[in-house]
Amino acid sequence: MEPVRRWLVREGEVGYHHGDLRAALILAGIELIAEKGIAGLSVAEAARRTGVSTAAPYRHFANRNAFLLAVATEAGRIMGDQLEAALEAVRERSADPLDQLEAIAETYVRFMITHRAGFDLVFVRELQESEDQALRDAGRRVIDLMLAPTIEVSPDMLRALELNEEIWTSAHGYAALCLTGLFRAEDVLASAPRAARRLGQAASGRL
Amino acid sequence: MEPVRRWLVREGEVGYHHGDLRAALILAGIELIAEKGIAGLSVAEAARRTGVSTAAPYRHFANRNAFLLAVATEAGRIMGDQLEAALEAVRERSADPLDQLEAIAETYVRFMITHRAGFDLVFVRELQESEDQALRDAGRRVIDLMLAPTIEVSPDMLRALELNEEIWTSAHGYAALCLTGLFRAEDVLASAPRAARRLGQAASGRL
DNA sequence: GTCTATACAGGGATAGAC
DNA sequence: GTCTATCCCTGTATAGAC
Repeated sequence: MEPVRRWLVREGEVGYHHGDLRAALILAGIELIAEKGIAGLSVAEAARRTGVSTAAPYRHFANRNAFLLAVATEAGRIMGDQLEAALEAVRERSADPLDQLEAIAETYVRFMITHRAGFDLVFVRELQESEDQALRDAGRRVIDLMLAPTIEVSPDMLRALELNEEIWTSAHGYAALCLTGLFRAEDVLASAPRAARRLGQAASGRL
Repeated sequence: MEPVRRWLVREGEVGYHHGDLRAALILAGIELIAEKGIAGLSVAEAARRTGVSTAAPYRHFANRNAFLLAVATEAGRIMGDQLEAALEAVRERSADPLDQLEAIAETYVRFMITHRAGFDLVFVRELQESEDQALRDAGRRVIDLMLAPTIEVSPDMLRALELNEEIWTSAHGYAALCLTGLFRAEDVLASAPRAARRLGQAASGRL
């Protein structure tokens, strides 16, 4: 299994394809979404950026939806990796679960600003009935990672689930409104963690 | 100034146009967004639904962006009306500002679920430099309506502004993730107001 | 597996007739 | 102001050559 390498396609242009077009296309798809949003994902454009013809992707994906599925799955894995890393880092310097809530919010907002997508990609509407196991697993892992610190904050499981949703939705809202231009990225990266901490405090009874 | 009336276009189809094509197109545009989201707004499709040719709209709007601007402005006005009505209704039965926060969240979430858009339409990215006064006014009014109860909750103006953002973003997040299929509408209509109340309590020092 | 070529659909936008 | 007709672009998807 050789790694994906960049190679020269034409003067000044760079493609990714080196024996694993499928993976290269998925990377291009993630970049595409980061630039134009989920609706802007296009099989043809991903092919162009990878340096192959617009027909080539259809050897690897049955249609646009299958491509979207693969991109969403990869995005979910990346999100999981980043959350895991952030949680690990914060646990090294603090035992306070509220610090973990902050880290989750910050990591999620940063992911969404970087990729112009978040849960809305991992749980895309178009794929809701797809029953794809890899995507389900990636989504599940993200949920579980986020849930752990909220259980520490609130021993009551039902309340912990509520807190978890409060934090997701808050972070998602900050990031989404930042993407529409209502907030600046630097502001949101401070506000969202603060809101997460406050929600955690409210759930723990501490103020 | 005659009101917009529906009229028969073809067997089983209905258009809106009666001397005010502009207004009729805007209504069609709002419906279109409610069905397909902001990216799905199409001048041609709005024309078709209004029962006119695809060229007709261009007598009233210079291009798609100008059309989007008009639709966003109208959506902002409707949102303002609904918030105003909801706040008025809740003030009749309660003096507690936390009840107003709940009402705001519920009204906003209901608006977004109904119209598949909210702040992301009123403050659309594509229109951020448009400097259009009518749109700015509509957006401003919505912000002001939402801000009033938060000032009651927190006398500290800076804290009130923070609370305001916390509530917008929370409600927006719940609604947005509901639209992607992660939550059910009925759940979100309960969770978002609850989160708004908790954020208000945290800001007021009450728990 | 990847190419070229092609069919087909849709939207944005304009020209010129009425 | 609205029509018909048209152009151009972009995307999805397939057929058949290599």
